[in-house]
Amino acid sequence: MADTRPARRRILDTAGILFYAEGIRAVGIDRIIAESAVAKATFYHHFPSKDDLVAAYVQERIDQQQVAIAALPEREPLEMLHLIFTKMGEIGASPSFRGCPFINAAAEHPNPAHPVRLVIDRYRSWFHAMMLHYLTEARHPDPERTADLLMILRDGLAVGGQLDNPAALTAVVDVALDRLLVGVR
Amino acid sequence: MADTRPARRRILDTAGILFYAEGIRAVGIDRIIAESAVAKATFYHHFPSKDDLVAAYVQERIDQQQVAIAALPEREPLEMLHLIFTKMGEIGASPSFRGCPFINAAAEHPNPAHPVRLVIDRYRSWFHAMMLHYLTEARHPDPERTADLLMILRDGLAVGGQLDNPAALTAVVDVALDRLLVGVR
DNA sequence: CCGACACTAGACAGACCTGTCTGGTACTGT
DNA sequence: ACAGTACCAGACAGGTCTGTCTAGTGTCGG
Repeated sequence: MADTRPARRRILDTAGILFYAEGIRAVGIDRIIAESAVAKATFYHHFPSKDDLVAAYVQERIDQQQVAIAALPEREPLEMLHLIFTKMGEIGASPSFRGCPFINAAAEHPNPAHPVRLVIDRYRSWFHAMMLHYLTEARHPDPERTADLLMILRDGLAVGGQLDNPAALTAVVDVALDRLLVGVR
Repeated sequence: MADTRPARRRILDTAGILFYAEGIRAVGIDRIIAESAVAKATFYHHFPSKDDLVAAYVQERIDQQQVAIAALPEREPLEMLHLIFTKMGEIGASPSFRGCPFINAAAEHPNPAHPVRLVIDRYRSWFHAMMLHYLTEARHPDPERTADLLMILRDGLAVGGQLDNPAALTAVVDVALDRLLVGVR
């Protein structure tokens, strides 16, 4: 019955669930320690401060998303964009969805120079570059500005999935993408 | 030199600044009391709990936005949409912009049944209805879905203004709107 | 067999949190 | 003149927060 995952893994798993579901400031270290069945000294051995854990939590979500995207089947560039955004719509419509973890984390960390914000910045640069890559490969006539628009679509889908009727979102993902890619296809 | 604004007004003004700039959980009652130069009993007389203050804060932001939109000059429906979104782009690019207060507040209140979330829901319904209204007036061929898209644009602009280079946003607002309104104009 | 290392259990400090309560002042309308 | 109301000052309670510290256990490579 003993949990055999190493302590650091248990901490990150617990933090991943609690931070996402309840918010970062709302979840105290004591609770993470209790629910991951770890000694306090062990926790502070792996993460010298709560901020370090938060940064690791955000980074892990980034890794997961990058792995998921790398696992998509290889298709034509425009098809890839459709795959990515359709997937996003599905995730946004799933019942466990509580918004984009990066947008939510940023809302709790207003200082743009905070380590957590820097991690988020890197993620956003990566995502934007990916959009630009597919658009350029597809010989889109206006790849830079269109990449900006797809970034807006990404954020809008994430927020809408959290605050509006998520089912309605999946219905408009394709339309949104087609209209923003106007002229191509 | 005495501050002549009534206590409730001072509290709301202080809370408006601090909650928006630093986050809701990050700002304690004691600090709001100190900075608005109010006695603790007075505070709890006007706002029985912090949640009540938070709800009033969000509601006040809504009121301000609705007043600002009502103050726009009257134009053709499509022109109105351009006015609204251009204004949003400008606000998002201003240096004091720290993201959409509603999206940020929602990130700190994950429970959709929380009073603050209900206030936000009302705001979003109002905004969506306004989009639908202008689209219908403009005889857009697909007003419902397009209103959903404009909601996505709204959220995407707000998040982008907070997390990306805000100047870049103003440059794409018009393009975004034109592409999402495809077919009209 | 031993030293290094990851880990456990939990007390403790000091700050900060929300909310209550007491007691007193000043202005306002009647 | 008097009641009501709005306000001020600040102590207090009880909880939670992050982070430190002591002291001991189990395991594993060499």
